[in-house]
Amino acid sequence: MKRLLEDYFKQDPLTCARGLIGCHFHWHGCVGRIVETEAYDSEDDPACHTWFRPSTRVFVEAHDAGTAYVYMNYGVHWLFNILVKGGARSGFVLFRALEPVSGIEQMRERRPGAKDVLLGAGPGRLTRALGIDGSVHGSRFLRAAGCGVFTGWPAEMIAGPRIGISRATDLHWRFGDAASPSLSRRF
DNA sequence: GCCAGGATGTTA
DNA sequence: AACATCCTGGCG
Repeated sequence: MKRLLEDYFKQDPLTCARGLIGCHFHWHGCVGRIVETEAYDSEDDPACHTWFRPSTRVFVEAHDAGTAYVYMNYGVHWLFNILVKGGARSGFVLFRALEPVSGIEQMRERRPGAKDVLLGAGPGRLTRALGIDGSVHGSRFLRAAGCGVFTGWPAEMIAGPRIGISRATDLHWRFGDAASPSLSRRF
C-alpha cells in the first residue's frame, strides 16, 4: 500500500472520488476502507457549497490540494471532504462511508450501540466513529503522523446519483464498492 | 415510512 | 431575525 500525497488530489474531482474507493483512510489509530464517495465541482455544480457560499470559494482559493474541508450539516453531523484542485476541474470529494479495518474498539466507544458494519456507514457516522470535528477543517492531514490515505482497490465499482441534494440530481457523481456491506444506502 | 434535532453561513 | 442545508436514530 502506497501513501497518497497532494499530487493525487491535483486531478479531476471525479477521478479522485472514483480512485479513492477501496483505499484505506488512517485517522489517529483507526483505519477504515473507503467504500463510498461523492464528487463536487467548485466551478459548475449547483450542489457544491461554492455555488452559494462565498466563504467556500475563498477556501478553495486559499488552500492547497489535499486540505480537509469539514463542515457541520443540519446542526448535528460533521461531514469530511478533501479539497481537489490543480487539474482540469477543482472541487471536493466527500467521504460517505468507511468499512472498519482496525481501531474498531475506539470506533465502538464513540458510537455506542452501533453494529460494527454500520460504524462508518454514512458521512456523519464515519466522522463520529473517527472523532473528526470542526477542528480538522483546513488541516493538511495527508502528511500528519497517524493520518493519511493509502492505495487500495474496489471489489465492484458502481456509480449513481448523489444523496441528499436537491440540485444537479442528474449527475452520477456518487461512487462506491457495490460489494461492501457498509454503504450508507443502496445504489 | 416520517420527523425532530439544532449549527452554520448567508441574506433580509 | 429567518432561511436552507452533502444526516441520523427512533418510532411507527
